[in-house]
Amino acid sequence: MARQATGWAEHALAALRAAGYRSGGARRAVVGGLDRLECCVSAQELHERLRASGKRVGIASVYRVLDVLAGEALVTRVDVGDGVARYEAARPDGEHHHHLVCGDCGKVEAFEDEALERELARVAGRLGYADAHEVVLRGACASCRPARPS
Amino acid sequence: MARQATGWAEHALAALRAAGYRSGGARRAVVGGLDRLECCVSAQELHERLRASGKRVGIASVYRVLDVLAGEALVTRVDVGDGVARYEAARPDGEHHHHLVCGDCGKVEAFEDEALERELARVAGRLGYADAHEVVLRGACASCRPARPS
DNA sequence: ATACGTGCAAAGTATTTGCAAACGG
DNA sequence: CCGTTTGCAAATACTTTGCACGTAT
Repeated sequence: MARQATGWAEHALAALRAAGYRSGGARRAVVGGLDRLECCVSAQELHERLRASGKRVGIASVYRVLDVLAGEALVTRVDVGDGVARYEAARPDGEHHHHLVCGDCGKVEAFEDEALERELARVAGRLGYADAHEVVLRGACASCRPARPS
Repeated sequence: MARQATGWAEHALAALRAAGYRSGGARRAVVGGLDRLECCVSAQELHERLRASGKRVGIASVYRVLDVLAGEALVTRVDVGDGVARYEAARPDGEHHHHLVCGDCGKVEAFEDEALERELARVAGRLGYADAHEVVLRGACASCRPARPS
């Protein structure tokens, strides 16, 4: 429940520096923008938010920074099946969630389930694919559910 | 283990006809192509395969047919995070699998796990998102594993 | 015969890359 | 100062759409 507000940005910038990257304005802006978000955003959405906040960041830099962050495992790439890549901060603490996608309105929500995590860890171990995992559940969100009887 | 070879194509074509669709050459080619595959393919890959088989199918038709099939839930759209949509036949029997993606070479493999399915069903029920689910495990595949110690 | 299906080419998006200028260490 | 980072614009990749023609029913 306790979500630390500002820890990740510092962590990410420090990790980038440790990996030999320099810290320019775009990098700081992207990391800061991600840190402020609860769940995943697309590169374009993030770009719009940054411009709206007054940051003069190029869309290409957003893509490049996200790519670097993904390479360092500082962000998680989330693909919910609509053809756009989304990213979210990979917070160092145990916080780990998956996504619910509404088939009607496309809304993306997050959920956590400890037992599911255990099961995934078991399967990953069994198969030797231990790096990461991603689960997407599809259905109708609370808003769309009543209006979807047929 | 027993994978019926030809059941799905007939089933899919019948379902399309029942839904009021006609049966043109491209549709038959795409359905036949999917039926011959074990796991997911992208629209482009499928198109190449069809051309290689001598079928003169337009890429647009492959996309259109896949869209119709997805709309009728006759294929499953699989998104492994590389930005290309992949599709695979949704076989009517209980056969249901998920995907392993190699972070090095990008290879996609399939796996099944009954206990994981039970867990997913439980979580889906708990959250009310019962339509479908998709799991992607990431790691290094058998070929890339030994060569990835650093 | 008539509307749906198809192929081609053009258009539309999301993402990547080339390059010169700005900037961090 | 030198090499990385950045912004812009052009290029690329995948997917969708417009339109005339073919074809199933």
